[in-house]
Amino acid sequence: MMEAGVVRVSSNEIGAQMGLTASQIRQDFNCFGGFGQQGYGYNVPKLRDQLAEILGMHQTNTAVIVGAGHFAHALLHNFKFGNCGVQLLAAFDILPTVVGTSIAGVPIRHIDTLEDYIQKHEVDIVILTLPSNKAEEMAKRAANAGVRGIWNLTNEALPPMPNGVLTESMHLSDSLLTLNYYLSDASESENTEEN
Amino acid sequence: MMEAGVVRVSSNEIGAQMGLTASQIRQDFNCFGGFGQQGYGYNVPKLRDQLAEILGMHQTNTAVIVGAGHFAHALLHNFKFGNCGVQLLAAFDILPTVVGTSIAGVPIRHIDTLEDYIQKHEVDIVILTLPSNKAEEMAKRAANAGVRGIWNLTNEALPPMPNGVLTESMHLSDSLLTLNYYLSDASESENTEEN
DNA sequence: TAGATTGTTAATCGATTAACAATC
DNA sequence: TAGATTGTTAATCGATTAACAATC
Repeated sequence: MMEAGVVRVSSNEIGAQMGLTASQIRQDFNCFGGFGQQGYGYNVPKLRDQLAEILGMHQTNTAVIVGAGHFAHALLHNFKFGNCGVQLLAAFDILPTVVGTSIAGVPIRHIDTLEDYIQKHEVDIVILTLPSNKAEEMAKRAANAGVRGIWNLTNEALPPMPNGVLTESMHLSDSLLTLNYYLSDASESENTEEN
Repeated sequence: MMEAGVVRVSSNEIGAQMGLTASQIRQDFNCFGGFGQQGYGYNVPKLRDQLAEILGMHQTNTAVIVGAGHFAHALLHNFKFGNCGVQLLAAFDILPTVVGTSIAGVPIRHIDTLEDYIQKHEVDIVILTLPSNKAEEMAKRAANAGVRGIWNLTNEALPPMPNGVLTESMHLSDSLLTLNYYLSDASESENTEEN
């Protein structure tokens, strides 16, 4: 909306755009504070700024990526880490042919140096883009080395991590299976809403 | 569990592994039918098979991918479409340098031929891995050409599609921001009761 | 049979929606 | 002031948890 130059919006309009009720918009915002003004609605730039603050888009967490394969390439070339409050420092891999090279300006280091690097640079987040069967092992190594969070992009579920390290997983297969389910006969008796 | 050779499991054990109550496991399964046996629990291979059936892992939906960039490379090289009940037929792009080549055996065609291809091959699903600002346009073109579902992997939200075409979106930025939020101060006061 | 564990109903809890007074 | 729309409380709804009879 900001890009479109919209300055003012009501909970009703936001709800309509998102497929939610106006009540829900107001209730949810008010979990974090009163961002609006009676009789007016919400000021778009101000609202965006406050939400950005809550989501931590302004802070900077440092991150490294483990597994410098195709997925890592895709992220390093296209994903706007800066917009998510994340600064990407380095990538790690085991292949001698890629170690020492760089992707989109990010250097690739050998996986054996992971722990040292995490400690020396106080890395906050480890991003997992490696083969699923190595995900748990690497997550634990990173957690023990002192990261605060793990962004798991493999299709493997991770067990709880030591030291209260947080895990956020994103399973492509879950998402595709969800679509598949709604396209299948199995869901036919359900309603016809889409998200 | 199947890979580990486990044959029998109780709702209690499943719940413990997933961080849910046994009640929830049983309630949820029973939305789709009674898969267990009193006094025994659930037979792992049988349960897996029944869940696979419900999720449509056995059927085959055809799919094409729009945007043959790094993300498409990552998917075509590593993602097990077959395990999700999806058969990937082709990729589409606008760059003359990639049109006519192929990735992991999947041919890349020119985006102008998208509608024709969808109709001729009765494509079920379109996968969007293109720049965000083109996502909506391409989604609509695909929907109008007759696909049944759209798997949106861009960071752009899609409006409701024509013809009741379903949309399943996967936003990497949402996921990373979620992690960021839990790592930030903003979530620190979360569990504290106040006024 | 005795023990275990489901399927299912009832109780509890939390989240969404509706309503409206406050107020810009 | 009059109209609009929030913040917030109360009502409703749905989802989770607890309990237990059925039964393997």
